[in-house]
Amino acid sequence: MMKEYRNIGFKLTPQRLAILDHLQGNKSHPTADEIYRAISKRFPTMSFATVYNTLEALKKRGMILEITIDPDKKRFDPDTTAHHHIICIRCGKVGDVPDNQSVLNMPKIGIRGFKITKWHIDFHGICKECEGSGS
Amino acid sequence: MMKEYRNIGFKLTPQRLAILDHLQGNKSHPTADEIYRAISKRFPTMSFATVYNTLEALKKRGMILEITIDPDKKRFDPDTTAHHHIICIRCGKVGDVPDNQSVLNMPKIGIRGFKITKWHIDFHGICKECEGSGS
DNA sequence: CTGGCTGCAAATCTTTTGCATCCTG
DNA sequence: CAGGATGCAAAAGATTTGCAGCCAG
Repeated sequence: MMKEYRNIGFKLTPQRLAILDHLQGNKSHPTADEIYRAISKRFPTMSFATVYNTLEALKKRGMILEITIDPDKKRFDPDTTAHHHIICIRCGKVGDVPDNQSVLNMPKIGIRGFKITKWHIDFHGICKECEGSGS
Repeated sequence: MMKEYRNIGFKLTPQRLAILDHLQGNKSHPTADEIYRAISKRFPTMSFATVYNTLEALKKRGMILEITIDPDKKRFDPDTTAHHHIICIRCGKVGDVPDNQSVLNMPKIGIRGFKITKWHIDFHGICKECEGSGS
C-alpha cells in the first residue's frame, strides 16, 4: 500500500502519512482547514501549505476527489469509487449517495458539443437531524 | 416585468437594472467579478458590494441560481428552469445541459435519511474548441 | 546526494461587512 | 419620508506562493 504511493512518484513523509491516515475511510468530506486542524492536534508543526500541497498531489494522481457541492469551500473525498453527494440545506452536512441503478443513461458523447468524461450529481435536501429539530 | 420585481420587495435602482439587463438571457454563467467588470465599463460607480448584494437578493427570491460546478468561484445563472451543467476540464467554460428525458428517476425521499428537495448534475468533459486544438 | 517536500509568512483572490449617504416607492 | 440600497474601504476567509532548509528514496 505504501508501495503504491511510492510507485507513482509520491514521497511518503510523516506529514503525508498523517494526512493519508486521517483521510482513510473518512466519510465527512472534510475541507483543507478541517484536515489541518484535526492533524495539528497531534502534529503541531503541520502547515497549511503542506495540507494543500498534499491534497493537490493526491488529487492530481486520482487518489482523492475534490467535490464542488459546497459553494463556500473545497471539500475532499478519499472515496474515488462512483458515487454522488447530498448536502443538507440547513446544516451543510454532506453525505454519500451510491451510484447503484446507475441512474443515468447518458450518452458519453455529444452533449452540446462536449465529449463527456464523467458526471456527478449534487442532491440537496434536509437531513434527519435537521428535519427532526424544527426550522 | 419590472412590476414583478417590485411586487416581491425588490427595489429597482439603476445599478440593479444594469445587473438585470446584463444577466437577461446570459448563458455564460458569469462570476460576480465578471458581472462587475462588464457593467463598470458603462457604469463606473458600480461597486462589488452592490453586485454581491444584488446577486444575493436575486438568489434569495429565486430569480437566479448559484451554481457550484466551478470549485474556484461562485457562478450565477439567470436560467432557473430545470437543467444541468457541463464544464470543460481544459478551459473551464460552462455549458447548459437540458433536463429533457428527465434523466433521473430518483425517489424524492429516503436517500441516506435525507428528504431530497432537488438535484443538479455536473458533467465534466472537453468542449469542441479544446478538443480541436490538441492538448 | 538530489529533487521533491516542509514550514513560515506574505501575497492573492474571492466574498463579506460597517457605515455614512442616497434614493426608490 | 423611511427603509432599503449604494459605494467605499477595510475585514475576513480560503487558497496559493516564494524561499531557505530538510529528508525520503
